[in-house]
Amino acid sequence: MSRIPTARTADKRRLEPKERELEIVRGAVAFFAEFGFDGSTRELAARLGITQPLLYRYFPSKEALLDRVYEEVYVNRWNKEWETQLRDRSVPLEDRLVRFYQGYAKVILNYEWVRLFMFAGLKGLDFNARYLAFLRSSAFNLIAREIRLDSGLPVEGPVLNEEAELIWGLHAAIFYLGVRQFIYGMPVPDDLDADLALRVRAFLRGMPAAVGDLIHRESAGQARRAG
Amino acid sequence: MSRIPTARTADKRRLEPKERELEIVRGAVAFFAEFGFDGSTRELAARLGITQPLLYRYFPSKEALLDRVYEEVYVNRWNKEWETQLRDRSVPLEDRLVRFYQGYAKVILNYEWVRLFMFAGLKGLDFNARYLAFLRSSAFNLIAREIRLDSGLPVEGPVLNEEAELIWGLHAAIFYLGVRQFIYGMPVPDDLDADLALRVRAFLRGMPAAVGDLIHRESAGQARRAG
DNA sequence: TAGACTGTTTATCGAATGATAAAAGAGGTC
DNA sequence: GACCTCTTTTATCATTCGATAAACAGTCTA
Repeated sequence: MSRIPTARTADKRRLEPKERELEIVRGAVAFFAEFGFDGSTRELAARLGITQPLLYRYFPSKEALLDRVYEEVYVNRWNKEWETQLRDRSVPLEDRLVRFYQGYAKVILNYEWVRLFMFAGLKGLDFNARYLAFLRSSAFNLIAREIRLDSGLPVEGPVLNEEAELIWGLHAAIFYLGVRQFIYGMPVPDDLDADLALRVRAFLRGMPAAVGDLIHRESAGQARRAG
Repeated sequence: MSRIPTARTADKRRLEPKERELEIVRGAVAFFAEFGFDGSTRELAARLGITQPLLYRYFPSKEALLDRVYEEVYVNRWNKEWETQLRDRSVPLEDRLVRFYQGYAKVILNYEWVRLFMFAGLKGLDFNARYLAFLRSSAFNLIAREIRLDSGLPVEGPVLNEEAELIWGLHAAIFYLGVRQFIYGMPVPDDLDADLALRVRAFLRGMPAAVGDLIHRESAGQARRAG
C-alpha cells in the first residue's frame, strides 16, 4: 500500500494547529447542534477521529469551545445591506420584504442555527433576548415605518407595540419553519421562496388594515377623551 | 415546639402512596421543564425534600417518570368543544377564531407546556410531529374550510398546502409568544386576549385575499393549459 | 541521524450519574 | 408495649463526565 503524504486521506494525524482547530470547531458546531450542550466531549472527539484530551489542547474547557461554536454560527451573519434594501422606496414594499426574508431565511433556516438557538434559550443564556432585541431595533421598527408609509397611515409617533408584535408574528411564522424542520423533524414546503412570498403577501394585506383600525380607534378615543 | 400532626407542615414523611406519587409527578413536571431531561434525579429529589432512591420506589426508571410527566402535561388537553365552536356559523368567523385561540392559548402558553414540548423535539422524540399532525387534521383543515366559506371562496376541493401553511403561520406566531416568554425569557404583551384578537383580525384580513389570488391563478392556469 | 520541538495518545483522577440492596423508622393492631 | 407492615433513608455500585499529567510519535533542523 503506497501512501501519498500530501493527499487528504482519512488518517490525518498531526495537522497544522490552525487546521486542526478549524476541524474541531466545525465538528463541534454539528455535534452540539445535534446533542445540545450536554453532548460529551468524548463522543465529539470520537466523531472527529481524535482523542478526547486533544480537545483540551485547543480549548481550555468545554465552555470555551461552546463559546467558539456560538461565535462561528451567529457572529457577523447580519447583512447590513438588508436595511438599505428595506428602505429602498423605488422598489415596491412587498418585493422588498420578500427579498429581505428570502435572504434572511437563507441565513437562519439551517440545522445548526435553529437548534443551537433553541438550546441556548433553554439553557437560560441571555443570548436569545439580546439577539432579538437587536432584530427588533434594526428590522422590525424599520419595517413598521415602511408599512405605515406604504399604506398611507400617519408616520409620526413611535412604532406601536402592536405593530411590532404583528411583524414579530410574521418573523415567528418563518422561523417556525426551521423549528418544524430541524427540531420537530417535520416536512416543510419544498419551495421556500414561494412560501415566503405567499406569507409576506398575506401579511401585507392584513397587517396595515388592522394597524389602521388601531390608530383610528386610538385617535378617536383621544378625541373623545379630549372633547 | 408543639406539633399538630394533622396539619400540612413542611415535614411530611410517610405519605399515602397516591399522595406521594402525585407530589413526585408534579415536582418532576416543574423540574424537568426547567432543566430538561438531563436534570438529575438527585436534584429532583432534593427539591421534593425526599431522597433519590425513593423515586425508584414509585417509578422503575427515570424514563418511566418522564413518560408520566408527558402524560401529565399533554394528555387530554384538547377540548373537543373547540371544534364545535369553530363550526358554529351563527357566530362571526373572527369571533370564533379569537375565542378558539384564547382558549387554546390558555392551555399551551405556560412554562411547562412550552419548554417540555421543545425539549422533546430537540431530543428527537416523535411526540411533536404526532401532536402537530393531529392539530393540522383536527383544527387547521377545519379553519381553512370555514375561512373559504366566510370569504366566498369555492369550498370544493381539498385544502391547499398553502392554506394550511398560512394557518400554521398564525399558530406559530401565537406559540412563539410562549417561546419568547418561557424559553428566551423575554416580555410579551400583557393583555394576551387583546393581542390574540389583533393577530386574528390581521390574519383574517390578509389570508383569504392571498388564498383567493392563489385559487384564481390556479384555475386560470388550468384554463390556459386546457384551452 | 541525533535531537529538539510539538502535535497526539494513553492513563488516570475526582465528581456526578442512574440504579440497587439493605437498614431504619413511622404508624397501626392486638 | 411487642409486633407487623410499608414508607423512607443510608450505603453503595458501575458508568460516565470534564479535566490533567505523562508518555508517545511525527516532522524538521543541525
